[in-house]
Amino acid sequence: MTIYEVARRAGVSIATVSRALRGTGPVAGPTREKVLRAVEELRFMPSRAGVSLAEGRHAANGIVFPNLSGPYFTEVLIGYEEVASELGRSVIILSTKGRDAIRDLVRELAGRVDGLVVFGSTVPDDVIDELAASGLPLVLISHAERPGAVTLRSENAASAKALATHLLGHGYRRFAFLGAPYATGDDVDLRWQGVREVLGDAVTPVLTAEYTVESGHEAALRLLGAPGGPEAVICSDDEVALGAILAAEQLGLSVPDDVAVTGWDDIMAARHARPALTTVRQPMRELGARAARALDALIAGAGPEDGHRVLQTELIIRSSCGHHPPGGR
Amino acid sequence: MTIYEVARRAGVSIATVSRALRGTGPVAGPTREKVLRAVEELRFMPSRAGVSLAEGRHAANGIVFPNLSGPYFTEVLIGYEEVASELGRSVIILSTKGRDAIRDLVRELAGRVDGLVVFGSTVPDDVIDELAASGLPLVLISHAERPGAVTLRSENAASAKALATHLLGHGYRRFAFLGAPYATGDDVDLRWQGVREVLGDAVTPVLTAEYTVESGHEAALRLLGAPGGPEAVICSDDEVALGAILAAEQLGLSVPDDVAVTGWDDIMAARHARPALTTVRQPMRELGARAARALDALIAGAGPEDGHRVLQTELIIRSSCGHHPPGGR
DNA sequence: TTGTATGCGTTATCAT
DNA sequence: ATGATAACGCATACAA
Repeated sequence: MTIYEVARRAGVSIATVSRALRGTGPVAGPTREKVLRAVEELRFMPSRAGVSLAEGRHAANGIVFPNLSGPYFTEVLIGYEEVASELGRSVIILSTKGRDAIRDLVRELAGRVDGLVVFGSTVPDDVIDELAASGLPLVLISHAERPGAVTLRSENAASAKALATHLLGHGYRRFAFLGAPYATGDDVDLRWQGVREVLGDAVTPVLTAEYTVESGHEAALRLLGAPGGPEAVICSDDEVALGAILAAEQLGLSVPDDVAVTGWDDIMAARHARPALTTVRQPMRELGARAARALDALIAGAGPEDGHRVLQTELIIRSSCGHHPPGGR
Repeated sequence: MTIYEVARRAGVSIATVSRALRGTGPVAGPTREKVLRAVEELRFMPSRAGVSLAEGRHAANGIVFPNLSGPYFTEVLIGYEEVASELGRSVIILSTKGRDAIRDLVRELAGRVDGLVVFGSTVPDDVIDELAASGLPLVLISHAERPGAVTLRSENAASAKALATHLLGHGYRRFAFLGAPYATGDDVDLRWQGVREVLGDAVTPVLTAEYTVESGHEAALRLLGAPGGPEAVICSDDEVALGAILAAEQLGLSVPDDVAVTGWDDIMAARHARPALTTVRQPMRELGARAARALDALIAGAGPEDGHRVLQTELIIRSSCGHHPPGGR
C-alpha cells in the first residue's frame, strides 16, 4: 500500500497525494476529496521509513536510563513521554541495566531519534562525547554541566543542608549517610556533600549495593545491629530509607524514638510508610517534562545549545525523623 | 556522512562497504580492513531510515499501556524491554492515559514497528481489528482470546477461587470485592467471577475510581466506615489493598483482627506493608518477556498466527488475611 | 571478489 | 492547480 496506489486510484499524481495529505501546497477542493476517499478506501498510511528518509528526521526521541525498577526513573519517564507525545514525537527507551554492549546500544538508539535524553552515570562519558560531537541534540539529567549539551537536575546540596540542619534541631549528634556507591557529581554525591558540610565528622558514609529497598535493608541491618550506631540515618533515597525502617523494626528499634530515618524523592510509598517518611520532594515528572521540552527546543534549533537548569525541591517533614510539637512548623 | 563517502574514502563501491559492514557476501581481507578503517575515521553509522526502507523492516517493537503509574505495567515493561533488546529490537512506548486521539497515536506507532504489544482495554476494539487486518503482528496482554493475534495473560479465576477458599477457611462470612470498574473479560473481571463463584451472595462488589492506593483508600473509608461492613476485603490488586489497609488504620480497625485485606500481583510494597499483604503473585516481568518472544516469533513468521497462553500464579499467604498457626501451612 | 544499477516510499523542486 | 522527477541512504540482484 504505497502512495502510488493511492495516486492511481484517485487518478492523480503522487505529488498531489502528498500535498493533499500533508496540506503543503495548493490542492483543488474536488481533487482533495478524491484523494482522501482513495486514502480511506485503501487504508493508506505513509511509510514511516519513507517519510523519515525524505524529511531527514525521525519525529522520535530517545531516553536512556539505568533501569525502571523503582519509582524514580519511571516517574521521570512518565513526564517525558507525556510531553514528547504532545509534541508529536514517539519515545524509544533503552535500559542499560545488565547490558554489556551499552556503547553499541546507545549508538543504535542515536540513529533512530532526533534527540536523546540520558541520565547521568548510565553511559560512559566518552560515549556522551561521541554523541555530542556528532551534533545530536542532547539533554543530560542529573549530570554535571557540560558544553554541547543541556543539563537538568533537581537541587541537591541546599536541600541536604536543610535536612541536616533540621535533624540537628532534633538534637541528634551521631549520623550515618546510607546510600549506594555514588559517582562524583551525581545526585547522591551532591547530597552527601551537602550533608557533610553541615554535619562534618558527625556523619559517617555507609554504602549499599544499590538504591533499592533490599540493599537499604541489608546495609541498615549491619549498621544498626552494631553497637554505637547512629541516632539518625540519612538515606540517599526513599527506597533505601524504607529498607532501613524495615531493618530497624526487625532489630526491635523504634523509628524515630531509637533511630531517625530520612529519605529522598518523596515517592508514593514514603507517605504510606509507617512511620511516614521525612524526605526531600523532587519534582520527578517535571524533570521528565522539562527534559522533553528542552530537547524539543534543541531539535528545533531554538535557544542555546547548552545550559544548565536546576529544579527546586521541598523538604517534607513527616514523622520518621522525630517528634514535632503539634501546630509547630 | 553516508555510505558513499565511506566508499570513496576506502576506494571501493558502496556495495562492498555494505557487505563488509553487515557481513553479507564475500569481502577480501585487505578490502575489509580498508573499509573498516574508513568507517572508523568517518565515524560512519548507517542511516536507520535508509536501512529500514531498504530492508523493509524497523527492527523495533511497540508497546501500548494505559499508564506507568504503578508497579504493574512498569514491571511488564521491564521484562519486555529486556528481551526485545536482546533480540536486537528497539522498544517504542505509548501511554494512552489522558490522551484523546488514541486511534491516531496507535496508527502512528504501528507505522514505526514490526509488531505491537497491547494491553487489554487500552485501545478500542475496532482499532485492534484494524491493526490485525493490516497484518501487523500483534500480541495482546490480558485480553480475551482473539483470532489474528496472540493473547497472553496470567491465570485469574482459579487463583481467585483458591484465595476465596482460603478466606472461608479463616471463618469469614461477609466479603467485599474492592476494585475499579472492570470490563468484561479483563483480569479483574475474571478475578471477580472466580471469587463470586466460591462466595456467592456473601461477597459484594465495591467500585473504586482507579486501581490506585488513593482510590482504594477512599472507597475503603466509605466501605469500612459504614455499619455492617465486611469481615474480609478482597481487593482487585495490591495498590487498592494498600489503600484499604490505610483506611482501616485510619478508622481504628485492626488488620486482620477487625477486617482482613487481600491484594493481587505481589508488588514489592506488598511484602513490606504492615501487615504484610496476602496476595496472588503474578509473573509480571515474565509476562513482558513472553510477550516479546511471542511477538518475535510472529514477526519471524514462525509458529501460528494466533493462540492463547495463560501463565500460572501463586497464592502468597501473609498476615493481612488473618492469623495462621505457626508451622502450619 | 568487486562494481553497477535498481528499488524501497516519501518529500519537494521545478516545470507546465 | 497539477505532474514529472530528482533526491534521501541503504541493500541487494545481477554482471563482470
